[in-house]
Amino acid sequence: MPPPSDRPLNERTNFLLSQLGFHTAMRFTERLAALDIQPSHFGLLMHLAQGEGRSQQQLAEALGIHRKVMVGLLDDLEQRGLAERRRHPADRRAHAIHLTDAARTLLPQARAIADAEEEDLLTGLSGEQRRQLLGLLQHMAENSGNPQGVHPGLRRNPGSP
Amino acid sequence: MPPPSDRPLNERTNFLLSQLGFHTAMRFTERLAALDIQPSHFGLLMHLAQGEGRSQQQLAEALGIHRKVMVGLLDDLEQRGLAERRRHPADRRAHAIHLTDAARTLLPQARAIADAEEEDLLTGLSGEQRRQLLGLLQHMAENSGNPQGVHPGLRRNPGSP
DNA sequence: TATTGTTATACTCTATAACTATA
DNA sequence: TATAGTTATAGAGTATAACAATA
Repeated sequence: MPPPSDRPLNERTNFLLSQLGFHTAMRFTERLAALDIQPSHFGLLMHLAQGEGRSQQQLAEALGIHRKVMVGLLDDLEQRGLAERRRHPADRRAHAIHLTDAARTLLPQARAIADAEEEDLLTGLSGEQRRQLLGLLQHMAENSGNPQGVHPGLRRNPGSP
Repeated sequence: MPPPSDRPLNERTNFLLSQLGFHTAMRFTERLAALDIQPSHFGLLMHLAQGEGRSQQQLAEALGIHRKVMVGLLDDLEQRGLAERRRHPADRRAHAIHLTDAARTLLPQARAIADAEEEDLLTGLSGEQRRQLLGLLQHMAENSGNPQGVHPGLRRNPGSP
């Protein structure tokens, strides 16, 4: 077994990923505040834009969170007039979640903020370097065991029954 | 101004960085638990290994945290027999922080855990790809405004007087 | 009996303020 | 008056447990 390396933190890929990941998430959060939403709301809106009418349970599973957390997220979105809980056509226990027109207006603005954040992060890198980086990160993400688009920071309850 | 892109999350560099950064930090935390320390303790031990005898205030500034947080970190390390608060030779208000022999034994084990975590993250990437990735991340880290080796997750108090 | 959504409670982490002993 | 270290307190966020309505 080789001896452990004594590289400084800024020469460790794992540290740099954690540092940069936290940095960009924090800055994205600050920028999204202008729209009065948070990254978790953005992720949920993005998901709803791909298909409305799903139950809270289905949405919670897609985002990798506990259904109790989904209650709070939807409370927030409903309060801001961005989502609606409608009657589920097939299951009277469940709600069918839909976007509002306000959400369809807001979503492009939120996407533009995400684009701007990414652009700031990639400043100084060539198009070729950006493609390389994206490919390497995608490779690692697939290898990590996290489902596509599921952020472990919104984590599922460990002992979910 | 171009329209905002509607790429999915796993095609956004900023999302992938946040996802992978959180993932590796979480897994590193779990692995370090075998040594009964956390990543913030690891960072502090790494820093102390580069030079002992500094004051808590100096250490707090180097790690980018508030001095009040340093109190808790050093309480933890002292309780585990990994650090000592000695009398500061020049300032009777301050402490001079030193590592113990136990810490010098533990630090290589912690480094080995960091190495193992990095190796798992980079599985499947060639040596050339690893060098490319490291260089790209270092470029972005320098561009981000975060001082070298300072993790924004251990963040300084916003309104520090 | 199991599932959907919800609420109440406790627990942990962080932030604000103030205190002491020195300088 | 300012600084090093510390403590007390309150607030935000998260986990545990239990609940009513429906399948």
